[in-house]
Amino acid sequence: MHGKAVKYLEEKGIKPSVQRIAIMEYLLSHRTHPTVDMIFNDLSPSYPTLSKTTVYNTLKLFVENGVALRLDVDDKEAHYDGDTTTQAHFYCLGCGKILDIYSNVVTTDNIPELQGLDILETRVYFKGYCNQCKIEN
Amino acid sequence: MHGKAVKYLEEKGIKPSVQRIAIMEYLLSHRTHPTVDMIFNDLSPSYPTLSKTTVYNTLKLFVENGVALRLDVDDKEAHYDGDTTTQAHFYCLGCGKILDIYSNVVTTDNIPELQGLDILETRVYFKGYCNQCKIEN
DNA sequence: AACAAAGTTGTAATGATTTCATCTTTGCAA
DNA sequence: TTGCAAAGATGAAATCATTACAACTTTGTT
Repeated sequence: MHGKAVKYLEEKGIKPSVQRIAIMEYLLSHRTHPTVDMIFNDLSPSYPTLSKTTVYNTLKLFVENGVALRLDVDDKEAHYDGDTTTQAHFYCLGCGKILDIYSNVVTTDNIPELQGLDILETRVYFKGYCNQCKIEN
Repeated sequence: MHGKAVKYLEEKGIKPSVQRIAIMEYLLSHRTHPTVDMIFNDLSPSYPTLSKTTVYNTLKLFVENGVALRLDVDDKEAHYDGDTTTQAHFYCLGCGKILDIYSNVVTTDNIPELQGLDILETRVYFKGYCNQCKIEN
């Protein structure tokens, strides 16, 4: 059932504890770009001893080891994405929904100001209103 | 001396108070993408009664009225940019320096996932090491 | 000069995130 | 298998950027 998460973690050199498997499995199956609170609240019933600190620790570990992305598109709290290949995201100012943009949007090659710099990460955030919310705004 | 800031604020319908002029002038003359603390600390000597709350209030007003950008590239605190035309920024993971990328990096036209959405803002963040810091890392 | 509206101030509250000391689990050696 | 050390998890407390709010000051108008 959660073999995919275990394998995924082990590939990246992360020891798969019960909690780490649960959180990784959650990220892989929920493509909602959840916050720490969402993850904690959703997993709490199944893992009654889970601590919110563990969720923070685990997500930090995931981000450092490249198995999750931390999105800073919402200025209140961080959102997390289990898909590390996505470069760009859309954030709806109405409902807070985040959409993955799978198209490759930016290449650093053609940008003169970046020449010589050591670019490790490229992140693109689009903000606006989604199809549901744009009618109301 | 600060005629430029006054004119700039008035054009955008912002009443130019002493504090607003000082903060706008600071943003226009310091292209360092300062935080609230930097602005407050630098202006305090000249404006002893200035409150940090006023800096927060004023920057929020500036962002809402389109005379400043709020950059969320540093996950600790927000940085502000008096140049609202810049779409992309580079953040150095070593020294925290932020560079403006003046090139137009992204156009929403060619991206299928964005069709139909109401895009109000596009922000691009590059993270890595600048020329000074990349030697040490 | 008087007054209302707008702007500013400082303190207190909020809330996400981190710190840290303690407890639990895991893996290995005797 | 038992014991022990290292790694991981927990929860309470601290941190710190940001916001809320009520009181004070400035500005513009009659």
